Amino acid sequence: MKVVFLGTPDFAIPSLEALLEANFDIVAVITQPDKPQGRGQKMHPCAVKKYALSKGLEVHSFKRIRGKKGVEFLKGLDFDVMVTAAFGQILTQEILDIPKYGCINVHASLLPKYRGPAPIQWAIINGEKETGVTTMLTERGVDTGDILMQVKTKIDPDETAGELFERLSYMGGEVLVSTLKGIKDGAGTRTPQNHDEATHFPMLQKEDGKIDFKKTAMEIKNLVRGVNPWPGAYVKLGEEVLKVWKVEMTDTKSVSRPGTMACCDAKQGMVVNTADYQVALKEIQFSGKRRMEATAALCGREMDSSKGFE
RNA sequence: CGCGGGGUGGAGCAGUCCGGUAGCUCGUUGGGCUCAUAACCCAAAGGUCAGAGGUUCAAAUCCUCUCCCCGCAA
Repeated sequence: MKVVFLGTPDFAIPSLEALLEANFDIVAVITQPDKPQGRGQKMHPCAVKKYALSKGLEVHSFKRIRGKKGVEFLKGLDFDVMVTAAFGQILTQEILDIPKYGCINVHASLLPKYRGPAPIQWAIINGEKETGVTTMLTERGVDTGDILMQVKTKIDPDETAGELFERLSYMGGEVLVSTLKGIKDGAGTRTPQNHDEATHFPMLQKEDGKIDFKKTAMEIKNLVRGVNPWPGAYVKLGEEVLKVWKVEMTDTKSVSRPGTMACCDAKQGMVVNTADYQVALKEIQFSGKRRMEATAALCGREMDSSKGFE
């Protein structure tokens, strides 16, 4: 089967890798264009582009694949099926009609739940116990197409978005290969989504990482897990931004206003009052510093524990 | 040339502006106190001050270059 692969970030790499290992014929890989990023603002190719080039694949980037250039390029290719995994651009019907078997999308949630660009993070933020990977037939709506295959997995109570991200990316590769094999053999099934049960969540913004201590300890813990590693949870201490990488719930009831510190020293670390139980900030990061245990961070720092977080 | 912070015993920091005995909190080890302790008291060990060159009687500190880490921004 001749495949055109569209994907951009890390998440898509295991899918591409799985296709290669299963001996699918990758006719072309399409990614988002290079962008200036990182310290120094140098131009960097996206993760998929780097990987694909290292495998000697043909890579093309289009600012708008649905533009004239992109469409003509696709029409000029000889291929059977198009695969997208976290590509980052929306396809038009004109494009979807090009491949014989249509376009297959790998999505990291149990559709119709968690449609949108950040399903993994939001599932954790919302405290879901399980999630999964879905392959679907792409149609014009975002994440609304018929479901081809779906695999579930449990979310560990301490798992971060980054960790789950990695697990699901590999699951995605496996499911994708199975799905394509099913299509090839004519054995695949397709099930329309129940749109009444659909939920949709937006892209994460920087501000989504701000901890609101007026929430419960559990909600705060889920947020910290869900935005790790990006955009990262943070609190404000006066003007200073303090990133928070790991928190633990305690079984001590909050005794004071949410956001105030119950203690803050090198022995006990940093414990903060919330709406219900106190949470311990275990791993934190001051601006310009690296992330470290809260107890270590407090060794060399005089902190006024009467000051609270916003 | 995007903006900025940083590298000092095992950990986290002060000291650098204004050169002159290596300092603080925590940890570690030994001892003491205690019914007992992760608590308290006493003591000890542990540092090529990121690296190279330069200035100087003398450099963690001043000058030059290199390496590494991180925040913002994306």
